[in-house]
Amino acid sequence: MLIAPNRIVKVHRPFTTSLSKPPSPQPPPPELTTIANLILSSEDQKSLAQTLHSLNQWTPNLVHSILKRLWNHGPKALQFFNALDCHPLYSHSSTAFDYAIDIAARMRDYRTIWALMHRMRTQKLGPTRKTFAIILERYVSSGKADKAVKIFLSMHEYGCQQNLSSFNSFLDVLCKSKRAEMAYKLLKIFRGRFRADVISYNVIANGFCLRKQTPKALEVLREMIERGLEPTLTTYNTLLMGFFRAGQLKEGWKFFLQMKKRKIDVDVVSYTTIVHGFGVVGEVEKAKKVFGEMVGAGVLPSVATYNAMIQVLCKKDSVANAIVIFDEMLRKGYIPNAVTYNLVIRGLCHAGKMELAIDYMNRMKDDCEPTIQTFNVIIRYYCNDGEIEKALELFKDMNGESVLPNLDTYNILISSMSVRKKSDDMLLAGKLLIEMVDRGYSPRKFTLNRVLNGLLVTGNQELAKYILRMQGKFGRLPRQFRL
DNA sequence: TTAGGGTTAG
Repeated sequence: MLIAPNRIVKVHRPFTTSLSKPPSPQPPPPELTTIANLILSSEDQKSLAQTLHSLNQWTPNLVHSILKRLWNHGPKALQFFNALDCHPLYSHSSTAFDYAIDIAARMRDYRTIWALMHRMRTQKLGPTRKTFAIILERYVSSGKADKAVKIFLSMHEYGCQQNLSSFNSFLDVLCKSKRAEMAYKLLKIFRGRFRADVISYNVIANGFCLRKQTPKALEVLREMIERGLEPTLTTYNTLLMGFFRAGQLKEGWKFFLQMKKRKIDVDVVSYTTIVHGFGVVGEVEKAKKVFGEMVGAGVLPSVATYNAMIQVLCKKDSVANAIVIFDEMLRKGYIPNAVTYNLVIRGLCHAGKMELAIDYMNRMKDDCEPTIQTFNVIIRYYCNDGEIEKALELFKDMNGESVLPNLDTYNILISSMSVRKKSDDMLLAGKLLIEMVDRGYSPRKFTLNRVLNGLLVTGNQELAKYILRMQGKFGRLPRQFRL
């Protein structure tokens, strides 16, 4: 049986008072979906440009929303951007350029990135520090950290002067991509030039904590003190997280007690860190105890604290108890966010309660838009349960939603379509593969291999050949399929 | 978009 949205019974939440609930998020303006679908269905650049030019109500905000909506369809997003670039009345904002550059960078289309940067410059819109933050992040996350350093150091040649914040945000990008050592070296070289501050050091300490290198993080802490910089609450919370992350629960707890003893005003972030830290390693009772004690200590939990507790219960206790906490937060007037719903939905899927998970996805729409993770979780569990039809139905429904499928969505579906080695399944897997390439995603070698093999085994030589001919779109093919 | 807490399977 297929899931039809109108068959789903909506569960009403208990005890929600209208007093505590702000108005529901505004649904997107109808023209946004209409225009986005118009763009998605347009055949060629020329007719798209004509259609868009005939509309005159372009505002920067509408353009930003459409670029966001087309986020997971990079080629269409860029087509749209280019078609509007020669509009007689509208001209792109600096932010629209940043979006376009981010989209091109995500597709690793380096030529387009630099062409857009050049156009920004001729139109005197930048590139700005934000533009550089975007491309530096993309270079680092695609493994080109050395190139990123060169770009950072040459920013001024593009008319954009580096400052302390751009330096700090670059260090942060390196640290978040597990390049703490490299960031620390850069800090040592350039701390004089940029006047490194407490944020610079906090970023590096966090980088080592992410790599579970608490001794290095403590070394950074010592160094900042030696240099006359006063650690902040963020510094301590960073180290606290570092201990728990590295599995040093005793040290973490001792550190927390030290913080209190030294009259540091521990805050909701400190408590959330501990609740999560104890919980995810299975110390559910300790997590609950801290969660219960914080109010008495004068610190109110936030939505993030509830999320930590809900995650812990889903993972190490039961989804039923997680829902008790979920209901408690509603009763107290908190508005769950997408993270909250995704946690509960994942927990329900994991417990095999798929229908209830769908109910929660529908309830979610009162508070926030479902995210790509919402769809991917449900699609994944449907696939795992062998309910491929239901997964495909939800995948189809995504066309009318706020978010388009991403690389994960395609990987999940294609790999489960390839399990049975049935001809119809393989044809669909092949079509999905072509669609994902059209949308700017490069399939992994493994996925490509699997689909091509499956097509050949099931006698679908024609589609296999077609896919082989697309190779230019996503680079080198595995050896056995090379033409 | 200058730092700290909450989503992700294998």
